[in-house]
Amino acid sequence: MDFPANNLLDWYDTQKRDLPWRGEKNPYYIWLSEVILQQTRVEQGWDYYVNFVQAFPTVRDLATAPQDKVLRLWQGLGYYSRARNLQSAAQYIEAHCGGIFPNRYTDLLKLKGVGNYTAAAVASIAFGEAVAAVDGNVYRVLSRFFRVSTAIDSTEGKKQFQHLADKVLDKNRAGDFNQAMMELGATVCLPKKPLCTACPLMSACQGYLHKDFLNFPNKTPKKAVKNRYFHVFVLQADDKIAVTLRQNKDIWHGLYTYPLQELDLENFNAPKLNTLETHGFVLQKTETPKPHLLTHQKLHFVFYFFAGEKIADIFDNMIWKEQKNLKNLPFPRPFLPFLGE
DNA sequence: AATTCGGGGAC
DNA sequence: GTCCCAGAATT
Repeated sequence: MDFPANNLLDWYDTQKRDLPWRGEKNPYYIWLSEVILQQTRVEQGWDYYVNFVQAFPTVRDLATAPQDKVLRLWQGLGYYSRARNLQSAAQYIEAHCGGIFPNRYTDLLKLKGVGNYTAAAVASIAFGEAVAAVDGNVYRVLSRFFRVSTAIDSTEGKKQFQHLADKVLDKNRAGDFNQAMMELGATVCLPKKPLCTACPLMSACQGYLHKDFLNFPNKTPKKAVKNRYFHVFVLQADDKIAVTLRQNKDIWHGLYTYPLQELDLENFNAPKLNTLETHGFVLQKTETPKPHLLTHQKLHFVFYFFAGEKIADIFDNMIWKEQKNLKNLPFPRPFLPFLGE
């Protein structure tokens, strides 16, 4: 399987969009455009690029500007650490590179906010270095063309697609080739409705020939958020509080929590507490607090408070700890203040 | 390996 | 609502 790089470049030469940074060779301007366009659509970044070039015509202008002026120009674009890293890198170039923009991939990588993609883009477009710039567009084009199923957000996938992109790269026109791949992904090889009949790679695209291009690219499946429901018992005897040690293979493993019982949704909303009530202790039920969000779990709680000297007698397997030693309970912080009551 | 950082457009 | 965008830094 060989990649028709010439078809792609011919298409790019005649069909490429006219963008503010097209044909630009100044590495500073290329870098500026690439950082602005990180996770950002061309239409959204367009005016920001124009404004930045006008406000800071040179690296030194950017390096010496007051930070709030930089951030103000960035306002509304999002990912604001990009703006801070941008100026930090400009100051680094002034202080440690004699004001000369780094001209190799490995040196560009040293700049804050410049990762694999941006270093490759600047090195290839401004200096003609033969390194493939792999962004979201390139993942899509390559995975469809070669029908590569490896997840693009996995460590293996990133390595594999970088190798593949470097292999198909036209080393005589590295900058144009990288831009052509991205241009194709942005205007033809679209995520939902690719315009295959207008694609210069159509006749050799494996995804098109197998009619399964929409199965690519592949991503690691993201786990669904699971709802879990707990009754939480705050048992207080004298100045001691009952806790239990969490077992492994679940949240808070190895940590102490209040005794709690996990229920399904139905029982969570209609609790049965006959056993506890017959012992004559006063039960105080809180309102259901706001759910606590973990990475892939949403935890719902109802808290019950008991107090009484003999309460320790009716519970087994509890560890009683001094109340003052319970500052590090692995519970949602908003609930901890109840401990002091 | 998983998470965070953002605003916006397409569907 | 979901997905994606010319990704990188942090944990």
